[in-house]
Amino acid sequence: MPIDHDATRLAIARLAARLFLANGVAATSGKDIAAAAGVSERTVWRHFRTKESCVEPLLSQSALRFTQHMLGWSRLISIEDHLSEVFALDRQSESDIQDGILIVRLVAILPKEPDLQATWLMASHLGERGLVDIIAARLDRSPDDFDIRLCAATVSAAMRVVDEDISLAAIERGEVFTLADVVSRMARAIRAASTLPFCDPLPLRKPNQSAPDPTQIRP
Amino acid sequence: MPIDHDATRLAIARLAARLFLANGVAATSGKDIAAAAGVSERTVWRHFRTKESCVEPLLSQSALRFTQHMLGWSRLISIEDHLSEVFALDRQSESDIQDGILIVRLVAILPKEPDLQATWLMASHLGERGLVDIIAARLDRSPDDFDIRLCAATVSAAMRVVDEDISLAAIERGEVFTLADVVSRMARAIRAASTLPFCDPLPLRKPNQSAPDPTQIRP
DNA sequence: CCTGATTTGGCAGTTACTGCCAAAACAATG
DNA sequence: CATTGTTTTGGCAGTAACTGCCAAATCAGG
Repeated sequence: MPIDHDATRLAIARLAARLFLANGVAATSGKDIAAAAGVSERTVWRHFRTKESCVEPLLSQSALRFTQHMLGWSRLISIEDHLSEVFALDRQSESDIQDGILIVRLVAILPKEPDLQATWLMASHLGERGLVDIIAARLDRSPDDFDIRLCAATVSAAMRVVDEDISLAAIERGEVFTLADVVSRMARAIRAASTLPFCDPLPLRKPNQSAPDPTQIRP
Repeated sequence: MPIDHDATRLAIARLAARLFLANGVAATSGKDIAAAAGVSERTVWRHFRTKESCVEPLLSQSALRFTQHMLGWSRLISIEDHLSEVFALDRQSESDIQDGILIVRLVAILPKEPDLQATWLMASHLGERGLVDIIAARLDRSPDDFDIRLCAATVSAAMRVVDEDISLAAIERGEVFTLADVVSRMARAIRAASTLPFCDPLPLRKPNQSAPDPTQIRP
């Protein structure tokens, strides 16, 4: 049976990421990762199918934390305000910040490490699945609804591109981004990518109360 | 040196797909694929990094054919008209149709074969890279432009979701789609997902001739 | 401390994949 | 056709990735 004790997985992922960054993916063996994490090789393979996927919990973490935060997204607040509030520096733990740096550095080497690309896309895809539920809840529609899944996919893709763009600019060209920069680019991309109007404040409605539905996809 | 004699790769991909569909991914070995394709196991590993990626040329084929066709997309024609014309049944070769069926069946088993998911996402990502150039060319902008890459990513994600949706409906629930259905859903999704107005006829412009630019992302 | 359930390690075994070299296939040239 | 050079392939040995199995360890609750 697949085990996913999240804490262990994340701990291994952090170590694996450091090894990948230091020595490259090819030069890092499963044995190395196991040794660095202080567990047996056997347990590494119990938690991960391939050595590249060892960093997956780390890569999906930003997306998952994002969806976590979005669950508490009040319907009265726009996405810009919510993002600013949630990503405020004083709300980030030290480990969150360290993880963020690791993620950015990993994303920046994707072009040179095509083996990690698949893991990165899988992580993004995981975030997409989480987004489906959030958007569905915010618009009072079913997560099975095609339009909802479409919107989640486009928004998720947009966030991926922003991540890639910012990471490359920061690592390769040494550009510096303030938190406000990042939030603003995120919000802008999400707005541009969203095929349904879920970014702006929505009226609070009781379940049975019907109102003109603004959530039809534009024809 | 990596070899990518496309014809061989595609031939292997077709055989691998049939084996995956018939026996499942886990029960199909590299040796099986090699035997079915009539080549040595060694050459299989020369063309593909993993056994799952053996089907990648097949999966990316629809996207790549799409981009091929889009290169000839006249600026005077809307996307609906172009898609209808390009996907007309009488323009598809027999092998195109067979490949299409294989692809649909593969996509339909993605939920049961998570190992193929990464390959599917990589194929979609390849299509995204192709779309960047097409959209850039159509809007007279650089492929490096962030807005262009964003648009390509959202459109590509939309096409992926449509593919997944149609494939599952067709295989699991036996729904039947006419070509017009598929084209209409594609065009609709692309329009909804596009963050830049590249779907409608654009004025033909000489390179140096400037005109009010409709391609700024909405703020 | 005992007991049952879950997690881990060790190790043998299988499968996926690589390096290396020689054979085969093909292309251009005399 | 013989030639040379180039590219693609196969065979095989070797390594690294990964699985199955069982026993040891860890842990939770009584």
